[in-house]
Amino acid sequence: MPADDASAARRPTLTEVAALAGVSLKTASRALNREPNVAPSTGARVRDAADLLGYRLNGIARELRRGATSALVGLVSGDLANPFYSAVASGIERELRQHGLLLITANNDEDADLERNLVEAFLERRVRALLVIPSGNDHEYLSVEGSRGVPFVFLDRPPDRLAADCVLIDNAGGAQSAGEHLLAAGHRRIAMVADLARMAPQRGRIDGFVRAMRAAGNDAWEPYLRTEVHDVRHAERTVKELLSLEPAPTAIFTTNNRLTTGALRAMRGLAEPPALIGFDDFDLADVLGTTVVAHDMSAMGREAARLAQERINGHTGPARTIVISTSITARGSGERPPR
Amino acid sequence: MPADDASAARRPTLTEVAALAGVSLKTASRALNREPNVAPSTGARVRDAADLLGYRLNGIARELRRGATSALVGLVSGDLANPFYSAVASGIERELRQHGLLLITANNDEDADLERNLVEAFLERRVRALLVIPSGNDHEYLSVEGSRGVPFVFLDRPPDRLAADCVLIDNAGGAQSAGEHLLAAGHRRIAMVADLARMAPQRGRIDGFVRAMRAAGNDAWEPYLRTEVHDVRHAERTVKELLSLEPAPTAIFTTNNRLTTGALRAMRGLAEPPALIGFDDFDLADVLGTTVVAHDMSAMGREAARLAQERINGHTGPARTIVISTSITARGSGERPPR
DNA sequence: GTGAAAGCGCTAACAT
DNA sequence: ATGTTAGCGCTTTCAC
Repeated sequence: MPADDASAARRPTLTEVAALAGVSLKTASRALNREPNVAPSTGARVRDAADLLGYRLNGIARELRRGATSALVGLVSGDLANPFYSAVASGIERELRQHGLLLITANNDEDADLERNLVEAFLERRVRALLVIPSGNDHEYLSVEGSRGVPFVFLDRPPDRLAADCVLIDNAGGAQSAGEHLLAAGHRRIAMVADLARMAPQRGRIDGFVRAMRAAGNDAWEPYLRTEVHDVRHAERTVKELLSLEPAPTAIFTTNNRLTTGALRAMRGLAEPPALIGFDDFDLADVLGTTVVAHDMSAMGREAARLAQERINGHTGPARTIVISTSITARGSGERPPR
Repeated sequence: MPADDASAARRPTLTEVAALAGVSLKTASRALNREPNVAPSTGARVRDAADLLGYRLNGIARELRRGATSALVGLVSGDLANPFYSAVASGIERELRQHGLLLITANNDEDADLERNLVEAFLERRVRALLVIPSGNDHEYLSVEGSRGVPFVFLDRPPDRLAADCVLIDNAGGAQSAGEHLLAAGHRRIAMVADLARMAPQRGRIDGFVRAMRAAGNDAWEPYLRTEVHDVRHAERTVKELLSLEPAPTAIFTTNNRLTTGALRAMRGLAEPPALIGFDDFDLADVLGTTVVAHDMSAMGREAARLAQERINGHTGPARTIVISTSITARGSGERPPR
């Protein structure tokens, strides 16, 4: 660190800049903000003084004066190490940055209480909008906020007991397509490995899949339904167990990226692997030849940011829901016939 | 949105809470902050009033009064959609949250000017510390800040013309191991596909690899060196081109996760693929059987956050450098013999 | 145990 | 074109 002791203590304020430039506080403010009605020579003198002192605007003071609302947008989500969340976050950040807004992120660790604390912390910081990929189930505590002008947008899961904008994936539709895709390839004994059924997206995916089976008059899937599978290891074990059944399922549908990873691990090295379709696309799925229910995660973030943006700009009106469509990306694993 | 028009406009302030509770401003402040010297009954009355009004502390005002420094730590990095950056960000956030700090993230789009703008924006917001995974090469503009008490930590790439804490990967060591690993399997014609050579981590990886080759007296790699390969598509093309040479290389070393992805795409479906080692571990590398130079990205974030934390707590002293070690994770692709 | 006054650094409103 | 005054919402003296 350079030893610049003299200035180490405190940052210079606008008052000091003004004093050095020999002008009033307000003139200094005008000059640095490039407002009109400042003589060019005065402006230059002020800016020189600012540079000399190493002055930097105090955004906190500005924001307080301008109405105590920041240029920050909060995102509370699951762990960014999960590519689903990070892809969404990336889409959000990119959109916000276009509008001069910054993104604060916090991980709820899939804990409803922590989620609530983080939301409170963001609100204290006077975020302009709050984006939530919820973990908790009750969001009524947010209802006062919505009415106080902090817009919320929910992603991936609709808010509970609260009307608010949200961006969802067509979970039921995507899962139904997956089911139909496997049926069309001739499968009947189709296993579904799902995460916690209490989570809305999982519910939708389960329902969609079941709908496809019912419509085809197929009930051979029923012994192979597994829910409450929440991590990769558990998914791997579950798929191994499914494949050791007699008769074994000839196809597997996994309802999110973690579970698909587990299934791929379980199936590694199998001479005659079952067919597989996973919900959520992922890196290298093309190399692995894994058929997936794909959807645009980055667009999801972008749309959510856009909704927030519009509310920030004063848009009123009823809560809106945007549904991100899905499509089957066939890469081989979902097209394997029953053996 | 619930139609709660009356309160939609403005948030209640502490003054209003105090008025409703029939106490002075200061007493209200004490009560809500749970400071000593407040009669229990008074405290309860104030808190009731706060609940009734839907009061929420204005963190901006508090921060201004307390010294204009926020509870925010900034991270400027590449796109969070890249698992390397998101893993690091996740490690940082987790560590900061333990200490009541929040993470603001912004993507520099690998553009030095944008990076500088984002850094400025963060500093205006009075972040407590600034973490940078640099894209630009000149960081001298930050030197005034360092001396003004905003700690910086650089990740992955050392700062240029500036002494600051940083957390680096043992790039040269990891790449050298990769080279030795391939040599030990009997390879001589080893291709290296590298990213922009001007970036320090790439330089280190290139140097480490070359050192391994020199030490073994092997120069058969030289025709197969490719640098300035910056994205997946380019990597895929480059590897295809390498494999069509006569004689073709029998092994490939890719110097980051993007390039490894490209190589895997290029090698997809090959009956006799060359050996492959990639720098950076990745999801599903186990399923694909890809040997990698692994390192703990989450630990990298954690260490960086820790360094920042210590500086925030007043630690002074010379700039420190932490080096994250690497290790070869053998999964098959790097152990294939030359054909 | 409680309150009055001052002020953090800036910008808005109103002079001049 | 420039300056003066007030005040954002809170915490910090210092007094009672």
